[in-house]
Amino acid sequence: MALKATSFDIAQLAGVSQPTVSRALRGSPTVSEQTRLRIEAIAKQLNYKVDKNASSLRLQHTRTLALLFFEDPTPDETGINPFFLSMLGSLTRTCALRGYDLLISFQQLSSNWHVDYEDSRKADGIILLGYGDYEIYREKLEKLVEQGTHFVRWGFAQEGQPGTTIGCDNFRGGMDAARHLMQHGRRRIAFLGDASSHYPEFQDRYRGLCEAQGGEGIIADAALQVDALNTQQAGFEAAEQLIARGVVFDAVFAASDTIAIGAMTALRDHGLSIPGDVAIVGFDDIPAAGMAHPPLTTIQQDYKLAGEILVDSLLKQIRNEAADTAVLPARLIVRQSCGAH
Amino acid sequence: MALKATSFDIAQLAGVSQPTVSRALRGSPTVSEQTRLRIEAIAKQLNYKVDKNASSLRLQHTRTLALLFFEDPTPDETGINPFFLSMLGSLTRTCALRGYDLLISFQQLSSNWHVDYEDSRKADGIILLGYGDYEIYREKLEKLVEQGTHFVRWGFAQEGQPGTTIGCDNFRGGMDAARHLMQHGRRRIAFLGDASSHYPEFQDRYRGLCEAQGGEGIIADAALQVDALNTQQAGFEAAEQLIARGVVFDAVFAASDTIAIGAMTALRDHGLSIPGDVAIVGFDDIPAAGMAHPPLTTIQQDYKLAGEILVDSLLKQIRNEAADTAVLPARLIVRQSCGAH
DNA sequence: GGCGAGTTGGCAACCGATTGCGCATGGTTT
DNA sequence: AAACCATGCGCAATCGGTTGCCAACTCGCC
Repeated sequence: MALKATSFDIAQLAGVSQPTVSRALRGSPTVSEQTRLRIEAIAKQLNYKVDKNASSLRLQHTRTLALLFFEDPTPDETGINPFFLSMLGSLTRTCALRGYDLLISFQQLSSNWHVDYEDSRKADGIILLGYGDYEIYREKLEKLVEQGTHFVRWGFAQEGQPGTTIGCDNFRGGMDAARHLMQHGRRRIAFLGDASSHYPEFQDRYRGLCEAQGGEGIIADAALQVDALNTQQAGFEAAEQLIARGVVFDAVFAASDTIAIGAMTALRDHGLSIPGDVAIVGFDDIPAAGMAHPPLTTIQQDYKLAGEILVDSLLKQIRNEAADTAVLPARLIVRQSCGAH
Repeated sequence: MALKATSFDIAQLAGVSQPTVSRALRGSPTVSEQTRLRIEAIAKQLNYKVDKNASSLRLQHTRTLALLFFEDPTPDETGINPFFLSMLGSLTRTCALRGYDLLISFQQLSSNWHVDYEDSRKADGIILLGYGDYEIYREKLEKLVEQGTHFVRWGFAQEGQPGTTIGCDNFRGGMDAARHLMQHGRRRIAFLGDASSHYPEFQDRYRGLCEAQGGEGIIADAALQVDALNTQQAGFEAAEQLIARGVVFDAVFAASDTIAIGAMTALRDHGLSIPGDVAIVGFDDIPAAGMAHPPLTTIQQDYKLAGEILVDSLLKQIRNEAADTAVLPARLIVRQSCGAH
């Protein structure tokens, strides 16, 4: 392998000094067009690329962002939450558009990721993605702001929270789902998903459901709520548990599409028709939702927009502009599992 | 924000020279344990992290790997191939275990990714992941080896191919699928998936199917093969097209689980029962396969092993050891969609 | 022909960590 | 007491690109 070309090599060939090469390549107006063209030609011929390490060292920024992905409940690799994966696509695309690279890391909540990226100057900022008990990492978040690290978080927004957070309106989404089901005559709506503080997003969705039911004079029945982590398997088991309880229900609002799809399997296994016997609404609008059997009515989170806002918000912070916590709207997507058609 | 601490700050506080700090922190034996301990304590207190840019510049390596992901057929973000996503999880995990970071980039085949990572010294090596017509990027692959770039590719292996490739035994996987279906009495096996050179992996799976059928004296019927890209939508449409052709078939071998799941929806829409009327076998064993309705029998690619081998093979090359092209076994996972139960 | 304004590009410092070389210091050996 | 060695650490160069400052050179105009 030939040694990589440096700006010195180019300088020599072009008969100019090395700094001139640097200036020419970054388009400084103090270099005449003629020499710039000559230098560019030689650079291309030598397959020269600026050494990002040297450049970053001098410039004190790297033009890369770090994405920290963490999911606690499934320590094995059964799979990453499909919604986050969609987000990942949007994130990488937006980064590329803005001229940034993306460094990815999967983490357990327990590890000490909080100091490892911006501090070592591998990234200019950090994007935090993952469900999880807020209290567990509140301390780390606080340390991040204390150190002046630039970061944004995807998740539920909460008063007095350290840093800036972008999230979707889970509460309203939950309300919309419930209202839709009630409009189609369902009165006994079960909720599948962890309603404890472990998944604050799920909790908000559940609160939305309860609120909407309250508006119709229905009091939420605790027997209709079953905890479930965010996997198909958990959805399957939660539905089985719900059936085993022997409670009457004519609809299921699942905290996520993943849970919904798992639950549908269980419901059918028990001879319940969808949406005939049980109407179902999910949350997220993951790609599989539209192809489920029947196609799943769901609350859509706009991951495309979310990815853009996350990146842009982080970039703002890096430029030392203020970046506000924002709540994105959630949108009801009516398909067939809810019985509206 | 406080300025980041440098090794000079530590040196001053510890009353030693800056190089001594560097030596102490990387465990050089020429520093006495006593001073090392003192330096480490101060470093921790100052929240000091080695500047990776400076370090990489000096060391001429970055301890990060770049993952180049490319999928041509779906330029929109309908979603990344789930199998690759599983792989992504395995890849990041393995990288973390080996002490490497992972830089991710999604690319169109058309872009000139081939020079942008190792040359700019942002990564020590490149992992190429993606289906795609081999000929399109053969030229780029050749340029990579010519430049001495370290890289591994996931995909089908082929004679005289530039660089090292890790892939799964698609041909044998196809044979296994076909044999299993035939053992359960199916004679008219349709194939859903592009059999042209655009997806060489799919082509191999199809060849395996034909070979196995030939062993039983069955001649492959071209009317039983329908092209499909690797999406659920494509699988859905391919199945519809197959039905529209009016040919007789009692089984479907889908080139991927994604296609299989889409096809199942279409088959059911037409009143065909699975596996009663039509048995189905997929390929990949993506997470959704086990939760499909009915659970999908499929050929499993061991993404966990694949990720490890890809990373380790790349790391070998980086250490200037020889890394061989390897073919991983594929394994039949029997569930219910094939009618074996 | 001389002077000022405007270009063009070189010099040297710098980003922060790493490492070969060599100098002290203190203790051991004959 | 002289010679010797090991230990512990500092000096200075280096990785490659960036940029403030200043020098040289060009051109036009009086």
